[in-house]
Amino acid sequence: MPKRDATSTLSDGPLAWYRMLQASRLVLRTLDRRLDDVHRIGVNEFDVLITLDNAPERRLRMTDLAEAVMLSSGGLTRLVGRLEARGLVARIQDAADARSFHATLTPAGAQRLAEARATHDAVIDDLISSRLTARQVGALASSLGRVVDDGRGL
Amino acid sequence: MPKRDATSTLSDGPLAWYRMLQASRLVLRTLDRRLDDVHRIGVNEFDVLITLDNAPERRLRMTDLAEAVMLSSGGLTRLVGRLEARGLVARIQDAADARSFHATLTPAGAQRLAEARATHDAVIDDLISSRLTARQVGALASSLGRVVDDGRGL
DNA sequence: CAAGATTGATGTTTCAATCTTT
DNA sequence: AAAGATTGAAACATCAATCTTG
Repeated sequence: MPKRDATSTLSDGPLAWYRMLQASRLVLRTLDRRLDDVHRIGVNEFDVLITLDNAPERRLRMTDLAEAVMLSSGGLTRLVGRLEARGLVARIQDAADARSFHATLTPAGAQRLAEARATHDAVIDDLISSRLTARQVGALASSLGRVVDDGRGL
Repeated sequence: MPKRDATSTLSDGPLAWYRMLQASRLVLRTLDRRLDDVHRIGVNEFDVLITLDNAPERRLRMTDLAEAVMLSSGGLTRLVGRLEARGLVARIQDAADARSFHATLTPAGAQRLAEARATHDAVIDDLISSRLTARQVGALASSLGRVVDDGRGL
């Protein structure tokens, strides 16, 4: 019986990080497999779709989208390229600044997102919500929000 | 200044997950760059070193190590291969079962880990501990532990 | 045949260099 | 020159197939 926990010598911050790393990898793997199996969509693709859906005008500049989903600009160019090739996203050039492109959901992309969201939420429910109290989930979101917002220079 | 938050239509579980994803990516990126710049070590490599250091006999079977750091077996084979080529880890065959190999830290690996650990902890402190109260950090670790442990153990 | 580990093929992401527009 | 976006090369991880040992 192999011991698989390595928390014995860790304290406070590092321990919380270690668990966060494991938890996020667990959810990420589960989500990725399930979304891909059922909807032929990876987590990063889902992330792009939902970020666009939630964006102010339902569109985002490539650079801003890259920052939002935390991918490199090169990585995002290719990811959007793949989504565009599959007809889920469209790229439109900015009228005022010819250097800039906006990514936006196509009807097919919005449709796909709607389908995938149910699967997504079910996984989250199973892995997170069902294992914590509502209060704990709220505290989790709040604390993590503080980490994210500060880290991004807000 | 573009709006970059997309939490408006999310609720409870999905919101907590969305923030967890962002927070873990933020820390992961920062950690990866810093460890690589200062110590020529990636996060996954650091993860392997510290997992070995914390393991029962300071050694782990390849399969168990793969599970601990949440990599595929193929991925781990190559990661350990790289570490071995750099003299930080050694592979030793199990005496009882010739199929099985144990990864273990070399003195150079232990040394490198000790150096890198300071950098690692400083980043965690800056990104997590310094932004939350001790109580919040504790609650974070506890909740995330529940997610990871699948309900058992804790 | 099953378990442990590795390898081959493939896909995705990153860094750095490049091209265009401001 | 700087900003926005893309591309080539390289690094890394995954799945499936393979090899070896139990």
